Amino acid sequence: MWDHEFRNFHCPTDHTCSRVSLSAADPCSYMRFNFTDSLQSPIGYGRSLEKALAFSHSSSSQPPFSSVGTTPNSCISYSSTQDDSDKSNKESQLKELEDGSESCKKGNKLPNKKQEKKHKETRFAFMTKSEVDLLEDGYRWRKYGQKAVKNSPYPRSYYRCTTQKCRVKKRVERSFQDPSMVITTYEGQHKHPLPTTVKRSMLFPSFMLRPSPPPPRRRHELFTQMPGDMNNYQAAAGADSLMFAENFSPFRQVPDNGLLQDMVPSAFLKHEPYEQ
DNA sequence: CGCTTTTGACCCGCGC
DNA sequence: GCGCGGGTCAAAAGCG
Repeated sequence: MWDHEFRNFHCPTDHTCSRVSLSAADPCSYMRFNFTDSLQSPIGYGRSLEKALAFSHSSSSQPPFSSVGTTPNSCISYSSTQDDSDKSNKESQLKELEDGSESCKKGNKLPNKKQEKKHKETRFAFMTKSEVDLLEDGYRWRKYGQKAVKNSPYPRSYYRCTTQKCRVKKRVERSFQDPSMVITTYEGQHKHPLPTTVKRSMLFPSFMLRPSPPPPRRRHELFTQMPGDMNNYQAAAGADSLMFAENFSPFRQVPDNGLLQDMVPSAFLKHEPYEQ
């Protein structure tokens, strides 16, 4: 039901080493994070699994990096269920990831158009406790579709960034397990500045920064967490859950740098999507 | 009038 | 091949 796109790795014995998030959608791409810096600030992007793993191994720690995809230490994570079939799915997916970097090098034989279509953009998903579905993130979105979600009474809405030539998309749906939670999935990265008409006061988490916040017109509680099975999440979370809720916001706060960084997962502020 | 939203149709990938 | 589900298109309607 929930197709999370990243598998996260970290070294369990060395919390200072970097962590990589590998995209399942695009096996050639990954994001790299400082472990201590959470997922708020990717420190690099890449297009090769070997390179990603090389980065993640840069602290040369043992034992080898382990998947932390189902821990709450990430807003970006793997799927909600952890049954055996799912596990084997993940194993085969990991295999695909490994194969993927190879196939990316080789390139496939699809015609360009199909190739384009097949290539998925980097995705970033998170949950937010909110009364409204569409969170103000500073960008302008146009709705282009809505679909009923299987096994959920809540529809999924599809939005596209209205900026010309920007192909960033956004999916918004309400969790049927917890209807107060809104699941937002961004796909792609903005390569343009925020629309200048956007007022800081309109933007979603800005009230969080004020010393004495007036009640926002639209109330969003900044409570992001791993999408997926909440019980699983909480079980895995243990004492870390609070830290996750507080620190693992996908929104980055850079007070002296204006609007955008307040609002948008930093992954989307990267103007050059991948390092070569 | 221009932009956005709605919504049914269509396309595509995947599993059986 | 067929059915299903997810994602997108595009015409019509709505709105300021």
